[in-house]
Amino acid sequence: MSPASNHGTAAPAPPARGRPRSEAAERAILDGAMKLLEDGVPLAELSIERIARTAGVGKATIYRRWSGKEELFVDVIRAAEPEDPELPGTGLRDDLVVLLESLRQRGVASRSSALLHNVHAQMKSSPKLWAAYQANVIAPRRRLGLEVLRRGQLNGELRADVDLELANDLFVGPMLVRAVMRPESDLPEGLSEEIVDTVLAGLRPVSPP
Amino acid sequence: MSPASNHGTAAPAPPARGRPRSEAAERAILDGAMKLLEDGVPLAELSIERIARTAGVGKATIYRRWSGKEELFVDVIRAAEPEDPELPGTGLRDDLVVLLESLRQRGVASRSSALLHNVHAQMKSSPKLWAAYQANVIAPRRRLGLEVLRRGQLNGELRADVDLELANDLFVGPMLVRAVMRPESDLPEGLSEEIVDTVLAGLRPVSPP
Amino acid sequence: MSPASNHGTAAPAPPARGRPRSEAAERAILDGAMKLLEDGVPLAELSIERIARTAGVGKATIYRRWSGKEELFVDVIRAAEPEDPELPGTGLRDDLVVLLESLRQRGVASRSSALLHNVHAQMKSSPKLWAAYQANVIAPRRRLGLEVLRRGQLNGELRADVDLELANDLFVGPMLVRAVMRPESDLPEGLSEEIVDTVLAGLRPVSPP
Amino acid sequence: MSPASNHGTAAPAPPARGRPRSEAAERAILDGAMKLLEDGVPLAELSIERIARTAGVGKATIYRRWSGKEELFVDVIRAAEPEDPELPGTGLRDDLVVLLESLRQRGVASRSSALLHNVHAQMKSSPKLWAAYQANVIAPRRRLGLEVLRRGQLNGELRADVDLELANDLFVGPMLVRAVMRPESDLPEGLSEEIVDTVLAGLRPVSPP
DNA sequence: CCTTAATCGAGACGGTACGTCATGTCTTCAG
DNA sequence: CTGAAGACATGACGTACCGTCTCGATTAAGG
Repeated sequence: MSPASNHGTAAPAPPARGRPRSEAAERAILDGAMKLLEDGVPLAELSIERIARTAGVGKATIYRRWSGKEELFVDVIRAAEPEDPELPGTGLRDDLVVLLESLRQRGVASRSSALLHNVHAQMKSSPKLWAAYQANVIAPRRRLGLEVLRRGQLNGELRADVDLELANDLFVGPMLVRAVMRPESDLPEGLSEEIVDTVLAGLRPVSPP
Repeated sequence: MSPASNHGTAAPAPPARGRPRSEAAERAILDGAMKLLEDGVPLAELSIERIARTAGVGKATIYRRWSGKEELFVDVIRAAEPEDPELPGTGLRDDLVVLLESLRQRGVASRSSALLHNVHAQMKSSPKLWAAYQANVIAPRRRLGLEVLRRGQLNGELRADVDLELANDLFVGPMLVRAVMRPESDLPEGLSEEIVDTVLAGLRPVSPP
Repeated sequence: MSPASNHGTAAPAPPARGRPRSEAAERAILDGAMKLLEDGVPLAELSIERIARTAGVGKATIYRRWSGKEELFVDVIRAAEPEDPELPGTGLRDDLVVLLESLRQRGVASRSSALLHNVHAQMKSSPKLWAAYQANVIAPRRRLGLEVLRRGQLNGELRADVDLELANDLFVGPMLVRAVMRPESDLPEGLSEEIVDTVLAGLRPVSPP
Repeated sequence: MSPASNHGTAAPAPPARGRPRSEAAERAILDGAMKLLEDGVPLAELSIERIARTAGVGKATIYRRWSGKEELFVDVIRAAEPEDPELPGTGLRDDLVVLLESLRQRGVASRSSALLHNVHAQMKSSPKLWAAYQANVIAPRRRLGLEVLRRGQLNGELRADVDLELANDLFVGPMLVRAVMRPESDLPEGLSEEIVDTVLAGLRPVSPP
């Protein structure tokens, strides 16, 4: 993230001289950007100039907080992201289902919410924006998944010889492909359970003839 | 498609007066755009102006053929797609490995990888582009995969109770997720075999008899 | 003058490719700037942005011709400057009177014309603008004066031992001081003749007692 | 003068509560502005922001004392003016030479020269500034010159039929033109004498008897 | 001694203009 | 009629100042 922004990093708070930054302005900026996206403005047309006008704010007030369009969008996205799911902890299968269900919900939401729709659409056009999204949103979820799998392996609920990174992709990949890369596919209820159970069981027939 | 472009539509060839359009210019434009993408230029910075400069061509020469960045991009994709892989037909596992290996190769090659990334990037914001990619690239591969799985199910190499669409995502998803959504992950040799074998076998520990 | 501008310099005319610059746009810019000055807008508030709006022209169209505010103003000023006076050539005194009369007229005009008033006012705030004005307006007049004095010296109408540069300042200085540096002083008809005759005759009493 | 400033107006001193204004800050501001002018910064680039930075002072501290750049500048001028020259009183020629020498010195000194230039620059656009300079600097010198000339006329050192105002301009004009309007010209030693002697003697050739 | 109040440096605030760049359209000359 | 070249109006970019404001910290004089 840019040095102009300390959103998310717990800075040790320097002596704080001069007039403090207005929280109202900050909210106005994020809300304004959000509103424009919800009104269907494509991300490509979301200029800093326009956000400033909408928020009733000077451009410098934006640049003081974010070093560019991309850095701002990271925070807009973060504000729109759902919380990390809470794991039940009642076993590998249950935890995996909850994780995948969270992904599925986001996929469902991004079809109804113009905001998520728009944001996810253009995100990969910018390496910087994509990298920030990776670090701030994707990576934590990924760590959560790996942690669940590690516990499952220790408990004997998962084969000991399998690579955890690969295993994570095996569960998450099918859902992401449907949710993010194939927007025309539906995401029916029960899909999470189906994926988890099928991957755990494997696709080979049970009784070899 | 725009009326300015007759790529793909078999126009009945109007009388054709005056100087004919230069095929050299057309190739220069497509190659120039491709080169920029390969060089890592983010799609957002790929201006018509820049493509024209790179190709040594007037801007009007581009607008005469395509009505905008999107339409041009559809043709760039068409020109850069690799052939469908040939299946060995020696069994479910081998066919799946060949299919995934084809995906992996594409992710490894910088040319296809850049395309893949950028197509995914623009996908949702450009229905036209997405539809073209869908029809020309995704759909044939998908049909191929489903066909392989259907044969495997008939042969008893695949569980009979599994949904083929789901099964396809189970194999393809992990590879695509690595190739497209996590570009920092490597795609080592042997990954295709590993995915296929693990998905077929499942992740549950072998029950100790 | 800026390389972006060839106003006044007789360029050898390169092959001239691409669309030629619009004379209409050029006139609109100069007229727009002139109009704003005449309407009493101070030079300091005469932004390029505002001129472009007034002239109905893009900013780039201005920057294509002039490299900045100052270069543009040089041409605006030139357009408002009176022509070089025509010398009668009937003798030193007559020529000098005509030269000074031209200065006087300009001084009178700059009190009635808001344009000249404004332009001359702020000109010296900018070294570049002032230098350009020196080179394009002042210097030619100065050369004219020196030429007149040189001829007078050859004809025996002027003392042979006097430095021509100094002599020029002796005639021009008093008028410029009144016209430009002391705006509250009046510039009555007959002043030119009075200055020329007095400087020629000297201030010492005729018959020393 | 602005109500924000009480420089020069003998205010009846209100009860004066709170922290008194810092004289150190005031000096720092005036010195900073002076320093920037001496360093050749064009008046147009002399922003309040920059003066505050140079002086190590908050912007508000400046605006508390002066209502704008103009008002500040009036005080800068007052602080930088040299003393009136002392006249020898040994005759018209000597007094005139001393007066002109004082002007020449001012043009040579970078400090006064920078001021002179910039005052002239802003003169017409700022009636307030001009009036202040007029009253504080020009008028006394002018009165001095006229007084010298009046005495010379009474003594018979100057033609009786010449207008004193005109005579004053005849001596002062050439020097001011060189110092203010043609800064590239040098002001060599001996120039004052040369001007005085030449104007007194006139430029007409001595009539060959 | 302890308020009270105006000052200080610092810097954020909503604005306006800067000079550059890309947009898609147009207008020229050359083939 | 097409080629390239490039001018056109438009509008966003990120920076610099504008003049105002709001902070915590000084610095007197008056209670």
